[in-house]
Amino acid sequence: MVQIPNTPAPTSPSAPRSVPTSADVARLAGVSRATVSYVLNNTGAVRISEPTRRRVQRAAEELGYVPHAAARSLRAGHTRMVLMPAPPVPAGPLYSQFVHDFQGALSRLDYTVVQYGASGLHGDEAARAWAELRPVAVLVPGPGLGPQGVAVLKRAGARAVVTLGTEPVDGAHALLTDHAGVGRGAARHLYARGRRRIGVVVPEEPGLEMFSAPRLDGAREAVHGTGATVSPLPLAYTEESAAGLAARWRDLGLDGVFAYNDEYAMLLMSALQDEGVRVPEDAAVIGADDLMLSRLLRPRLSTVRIALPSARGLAELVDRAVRDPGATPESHELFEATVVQRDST
Amino acid sequence: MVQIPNTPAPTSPSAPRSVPTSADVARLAGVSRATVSYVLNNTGAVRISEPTRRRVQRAAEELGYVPHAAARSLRAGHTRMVLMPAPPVPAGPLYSQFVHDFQGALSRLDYTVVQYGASGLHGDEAARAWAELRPVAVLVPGPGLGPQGVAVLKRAGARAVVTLGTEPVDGAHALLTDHAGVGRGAARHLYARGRRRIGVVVPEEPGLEMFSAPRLDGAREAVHGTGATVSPLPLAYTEESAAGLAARWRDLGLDGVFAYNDEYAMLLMSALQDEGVRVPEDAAVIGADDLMLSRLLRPRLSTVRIALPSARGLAELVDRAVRDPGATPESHELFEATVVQRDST
DNA sequence: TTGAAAGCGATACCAA
DNA sequence: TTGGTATCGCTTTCAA
Repeated sequence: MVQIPNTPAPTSPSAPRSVPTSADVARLAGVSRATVSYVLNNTGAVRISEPTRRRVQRAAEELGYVPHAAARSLRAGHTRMVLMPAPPVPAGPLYSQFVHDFQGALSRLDYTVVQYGASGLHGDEAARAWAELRPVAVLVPGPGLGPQGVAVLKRAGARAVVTLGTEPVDGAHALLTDHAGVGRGAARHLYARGRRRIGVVVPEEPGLEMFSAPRLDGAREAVHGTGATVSPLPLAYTEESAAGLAARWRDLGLDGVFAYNDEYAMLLMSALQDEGVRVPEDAAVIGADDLMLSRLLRPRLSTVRIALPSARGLAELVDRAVRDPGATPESHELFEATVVQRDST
Repeated sequence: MVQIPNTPAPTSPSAPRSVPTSADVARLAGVSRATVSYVLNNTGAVRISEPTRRRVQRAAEELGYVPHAAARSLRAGHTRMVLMPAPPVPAGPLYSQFVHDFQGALSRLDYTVVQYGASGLHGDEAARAWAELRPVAVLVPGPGLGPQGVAVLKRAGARAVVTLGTEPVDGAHALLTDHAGVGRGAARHLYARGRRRIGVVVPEEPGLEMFSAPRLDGAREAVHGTGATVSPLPLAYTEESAAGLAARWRDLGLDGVFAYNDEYAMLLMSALQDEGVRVPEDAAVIGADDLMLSRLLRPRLSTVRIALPSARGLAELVDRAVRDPGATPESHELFEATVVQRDST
């Protein structure tokens, strides 16, 4: 039977022609697909004559040939993709910065970072969805990945699984975000400043519990056994909610507050001032994250600075884990939380 | 010659066994790969007996089988991936929110959004890198994609290319971010409030020119021919830089300033107040983005609110473009910029 | 220096 | 109802 080449019928110029493959390039250049591959990948072990090389390159150029990543990685049996599932809440400034730097650092190590946005999947189902992409490494923010999920990813060829959260997960490397330490530092500081009835703002926005709960716990822990009290203060990120809280302030009888982070602190401090509550005399306020705004507020906002290690170091950690997948999972403290005292406490 | 099945040598339990394939599942279940595919994809046209079905599912479960996305999409000839190149600067709050919502909306339409972080690539080289993934749609923030790049993506099978920027690109749908309109609105407002010598903050941070330049141009345009002046004010996002600018303030002889956005406005306003410059009497200040902080500052900060259309609508736009790739590219205003007057102007 | 061909993993057509 | 097999695009070994 005569093979009829799979040439698509000529189409109108506007209609998308079928995507050119290396076979098309080979045909146009009058060489084999192998030669095309050699030329375009600059294969060292094989020498291609200069004229042939040029013919291939011209043909590829002319067709607008772009290799097919899926085909390539299927053949290669591995990828250089580092997968980061997108977090369930819009990224804050600290996280945005972290992802940006981390991406840059991994790019320099020749990895491709991909943030994968699949809402609506949970637990192991999510892990399976990530595993389908066969990433060489996975960096998972927050909880939601259990030992099961880690196993799924590893079976699917992930050579490094790194979690970003308050506690390690079996089988995975861990970057530990010590939110409890943030709360502890804040409460300790308030205590040291003579405050004994401490409020802790707990955002009502869904998805933030993963941060706010350990911060609250840390604060509780810090004053445990001292006689000082810690009361959770639910607060939505709206002026109304803050005004409501400020209106109840004197009844609450609190003399210090850890406001979850600098943004909630700004919100609360503003409402307190409108209510005539003096900061820090009547209420000491401390935030967290050490954003620029904490330095700009009046009174200047005390805060808990969260110092992240260099993105480069973290990228190298991932790289090491990829190169030596057998190694025992490491745990690293990602945060260094230090209190920065300004005028609000 | 007898084919020896490619069974890997038994390895120690800790060493990662090779990734199970559908062939492995078939072998364990004692059926063909075709049957495995039918069962796991719930193929409607083919009926599989209940016992077989269960055997296959048990086998898949036992092996921890996860299909290989690359192989699948290679075979299928298309993907449901919407690619968003990560922006060159860390995302701000507005953009983070936008991406988050957009991702959710597209997920509900059964697309997978992927933010692709490849720093260091430029122009058409970047477009080629994106094209390798054969996304069904690409949403490119900022400039840097020319008609060439659009063509590359389309030839690689992208059925929709959408740019997010100040002006449309040939061949692509455009979501127009009218930063000039933001600057225009701000300057017009200052003019209407009687200000005639207007400063416009231009951040010194690299990567922000794509926003700051059109905002400045818009401001210039707004007062063109009125006799009022517009002066660019370079400012880094540091207290020192702001203090320096504030120290020179009286010499500059300005009576109003559009501070690029709310965050720079806060920085500048704080420095001006430290310097004894009264806002708004001596200098009217207006920001942009209408962040929460603009309502919390004292004096309350006037700002230019940037209203984005619903993420759902945008997702549907992408979906439509995918379904009808032949359609003429549409241009949509992404912004609706409105001045919100508060106490700082 | 170049080409032929096997094979990566999954799917869908055609037969049985 | 199930199995054999061609195919997607690419890389690489082996032969020529």
